Amino acid sequence: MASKSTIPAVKGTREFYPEEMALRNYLYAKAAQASQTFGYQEWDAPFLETIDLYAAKSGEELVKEQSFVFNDRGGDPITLRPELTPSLARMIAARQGQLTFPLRWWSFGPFWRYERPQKGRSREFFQWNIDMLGVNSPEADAELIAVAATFIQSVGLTPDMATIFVNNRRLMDAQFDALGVPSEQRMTVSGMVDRRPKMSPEAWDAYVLENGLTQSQLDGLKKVLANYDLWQESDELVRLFKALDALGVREYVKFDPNIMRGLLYYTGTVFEAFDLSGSVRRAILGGGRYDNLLADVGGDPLSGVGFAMGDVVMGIILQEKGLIPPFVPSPAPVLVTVFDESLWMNSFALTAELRAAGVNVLAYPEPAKLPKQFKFADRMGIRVVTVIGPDEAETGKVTVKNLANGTQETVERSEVAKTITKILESAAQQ
RNA sequence: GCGGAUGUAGCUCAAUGGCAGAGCGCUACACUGUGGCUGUAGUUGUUGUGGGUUCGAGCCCCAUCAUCCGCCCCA
Repeated sequence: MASKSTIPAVKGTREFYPEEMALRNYLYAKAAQASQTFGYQEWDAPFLETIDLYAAKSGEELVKEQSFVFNDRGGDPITLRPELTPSLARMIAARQGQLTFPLRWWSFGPFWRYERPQKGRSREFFQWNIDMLGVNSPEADAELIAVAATFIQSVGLTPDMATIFVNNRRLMDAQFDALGVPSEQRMTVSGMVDRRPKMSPEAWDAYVLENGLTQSQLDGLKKVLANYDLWQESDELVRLFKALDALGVREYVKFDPNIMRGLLYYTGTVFEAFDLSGSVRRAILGGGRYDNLLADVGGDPLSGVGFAMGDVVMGIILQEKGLIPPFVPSPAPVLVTVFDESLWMNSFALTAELRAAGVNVLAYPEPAKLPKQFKFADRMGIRVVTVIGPDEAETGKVTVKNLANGTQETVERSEVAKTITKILESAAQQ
């Protein structure tokens, strides 16, 4: 067996055969489109960073347990980037005085996390990151949510398939305060909320009580988490939803007091999008407002809002819903056949003429039986096949066949490009 | 790091401890200048790897590797 002698790919890495590459490029194109219609600039950071960049800011777990770390030839520890935000912070800080704020940046690239691969999660993944920096307002938060909604809509997901759930850290902190939860316990309680959907109600109650909350705090917490009108008590969220209305994406967004996002650095609005109907319960994107982005890299205080979306979960969801555009193997819609050895160069010359006329075209690379060449064309998703046999060569003509409907005609060589273009245009309209 | 499952043809999967199979695919022909559709014929194996038990192992046992599903974690 071939696999016996094959060196396997590194665990958790991704191999993009043309079909998967098409999906990745599709997601990239849709992310670019959503970003750019809102005026965001594309940027990127190194894939390799020193471990120090992450040590200060990120959770311990992320660096110590979930990053690829190795020594370079000089013995210095290097990390394959597990996230983008620290790199963003450094790059902003380095040119804080020169950049034009408010700054809107987006990026799409590979990240690595040393985790156990399972459904919706691999060790190597692509992530779309987008941030607005230098503005601190619910309206700015709304814009980022609108970008996310625009993307979700552009890939064909309707509001009943995918929804963005919103909450606010300050609102929840106020609720926790009212329940008498000390500020140093907030993270613990947030963790409890995050875990709640994975446990039975009874088990969760017991778990909460075991971890330091009183019965009355538990009761109060459950009341808060069940109150979907709570946003009306938050001036920020009232303004946020008003802005979402104006931006035309309100139907994709819902307030949900159960959205916490366990991250240390979110300080205001937080949001997370979920697929409501599929098999993946993982968040498809998530983000929020953060302050002090530059605190650890020595810049002046800077507030921002942003989110990240991974390609793996998104790909699964689109696949399950049949929303992935059909894969066409050949980027060239035209095949020029090679009838026999004597007419080989005649066909090659035709490909050059067609390319000069702006048509993507591939030649069969050697003489072969026509059935074989047509079969190849069919499998590659090719729409038009040309034949130059002895008859055509004699009269200076070319036979052009439309594979979609099986019709063909023989035209003057000077007319070939025009004939093909017409076929391709009529197919594109359907 | 912890728990569970699965590895058999290119793919999807069968096979009481007793001759390793089917469908799809692939190749050829029908159709020597035309793909898809149809028919006929043909083709496909170190049963993940290494050991053990047995007269005999795809099947039972041990180890190992890989994949999948959970837990943990999710920046």
